[in-house]
Amino acid sequence: MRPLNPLLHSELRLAVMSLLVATGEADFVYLRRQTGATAGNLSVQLDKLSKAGYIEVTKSFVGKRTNTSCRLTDEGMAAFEEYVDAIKEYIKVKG
Amino acid sequence: MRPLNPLLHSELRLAVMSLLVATGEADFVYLRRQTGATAGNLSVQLDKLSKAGYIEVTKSFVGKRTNTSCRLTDEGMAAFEEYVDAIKEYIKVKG
DNA sequence: TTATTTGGTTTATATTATAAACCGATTTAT
DNA sequence: ATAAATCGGTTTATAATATAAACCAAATAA
Repeated sequence: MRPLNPLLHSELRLAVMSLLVATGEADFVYLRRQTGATAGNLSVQLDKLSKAGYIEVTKSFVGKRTNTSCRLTDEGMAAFEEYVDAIKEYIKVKG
Repeated sequence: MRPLNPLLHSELRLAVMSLLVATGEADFVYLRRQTGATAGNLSVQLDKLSKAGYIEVTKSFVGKRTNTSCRLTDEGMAAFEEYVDAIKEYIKVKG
């Protein structure tokens, strides 16, 4: 049984990646609402994904307010796909 | 997004459950070999699954040696199935 | 003006996973 | 027979992780 990438085998980080796979890009507030996570937790986990190179975080202004936007990188997409393949083995879903 | 049962969202425990779903019953040594886990880690995780009622652990003798056998319970099977359904949502596999 | 809310980050705490150390019994080697 | 190695585990210490609480600066509402 292949190991499960520990960076992705985390409920919140996996949820974020899943959302980003669907949308390509999403901002902090959207991710917070969809996941129901606390801001602190989300902030920490986005940082980890960012440091791993799985997402790219861009800070800007939207009107007068700061906006934190996250984009899935190619590396992130590849890691996600690999994780999906690996966990299928555990849950017995065919390739 | 549904929460992922934290008892099953653990690489080693999920591997054990996966093996037990396939075999119905398996002993400590077999689980250790298939998962590659250390004995200590496996022992701890089996205990958690057992306390949750997901598996039933039976100790006996096989020849002169002690043998620890694990059987999946109905509750364990149901929990596993629920976990599988939930994580499919994250990895975008159809029900 | 002074709350209150928004959009976050930092830091402290609780949980978890994991391996190291250990144990009694058994087998093997001398 | 006895010492050494192996087997089948358990207990316990440690490292890593997840999570929320506390905090902050800027914007908006009262």
